[in-house]
Amino acid sequence: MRKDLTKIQKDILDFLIDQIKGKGIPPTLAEVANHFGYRNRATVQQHLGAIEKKGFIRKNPKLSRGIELTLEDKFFVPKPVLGEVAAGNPLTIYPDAIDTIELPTIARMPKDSFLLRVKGDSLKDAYIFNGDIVIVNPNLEPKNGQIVAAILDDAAVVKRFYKK
Amino acid sequence: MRKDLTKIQKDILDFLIDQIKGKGIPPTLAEVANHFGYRNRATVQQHLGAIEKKGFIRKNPKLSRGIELTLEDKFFVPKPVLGEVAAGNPLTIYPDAIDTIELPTIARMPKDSFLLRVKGDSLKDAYIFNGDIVIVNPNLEPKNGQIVAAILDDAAVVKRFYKK
DNA sequence: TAAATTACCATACAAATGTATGGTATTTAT
DNA sequence: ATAAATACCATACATTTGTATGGTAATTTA
Repeated sequence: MRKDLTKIQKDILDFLIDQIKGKGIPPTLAEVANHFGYRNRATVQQHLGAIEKKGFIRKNPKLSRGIELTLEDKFFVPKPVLGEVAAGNPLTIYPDAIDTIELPTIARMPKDSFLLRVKGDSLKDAYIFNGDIVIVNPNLEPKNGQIVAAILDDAAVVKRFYKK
Repeated sequence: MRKDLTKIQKDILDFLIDQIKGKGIPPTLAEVANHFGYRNRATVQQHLGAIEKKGFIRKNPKLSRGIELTLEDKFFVPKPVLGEVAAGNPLTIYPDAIDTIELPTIARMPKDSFLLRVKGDSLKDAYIFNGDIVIVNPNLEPKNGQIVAAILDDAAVVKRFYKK
């Protein structure tokens, strides 16, 4: 039973995520305070305390910028479903999103990954069924036997990957 | 005419890269000093100064952990060439590297990227010629008109990417 | 051989940083 | 209606952090 964040706490967490994912390095209390117009670091200090208490971040004590994200199943982001993908023969990828769903975690949705809806059930032995949403993560080089999506021009297929 | 790093400077730079790329956040002077057993931050301070002078890093002054990497054409890493890729019809990807070349920059060679040697010259209008080495960066979602490598099972092709 | 670079040491200091403590006012639960 | 949580403020303080300065010894370069 997860405690929810208040609006302000959410805004601050968003800023933290923005800095950590975007700029690469977590902000200091002063930087957060400055961004939100607080005249005081202690205000941020307390917000971070609340956010940590609710389990969204972890603070590495005695470490400057020691804020870590704990986004396991706690954070939901809307992500566009880019198209449909066949588990056998190629299918079209649409120019615009055909759908949008709320997906848990930024952690498991790296920056460049995207979503496709599966058509057909030639991968049902791998528990991927017709209509399922697959997260395509181009950041990972496929290993033998892994299931990958190959995007070629405007078509896409999902298959097991085998190097010979 | 690039100045080379000394052994120790190289070790320190490696540590910086390791922390920044791996842990996500640049170390403080104290952390570097501690890692190398220096009893003093000033030692690190001077090494960083030298490394910066030689252009491998940039220091964001008045900012804790304000070390940025400047690995443009300054850093060379050996990378395996994984196979050959046709600019037209699919070609085989070999199980082991067919070659190894020294490639500049970690910056332009993200973690999961790999190399392929181009066969054929159907992309010569894009200045990609027979025998060229292409860096395949799966971290980037292709944009319309960009040249991409599509890896499907054990075959690969290089083409311009068009979403319809 | 003289000068520069390298590789460490030490001390000193201002600013940044995290944290503790206490206060006030408002909103939200019980 | 009372307690708890929220959302800010302020002051204070010990560390951390970056940086400046100066020193020594060994190595490299000119």
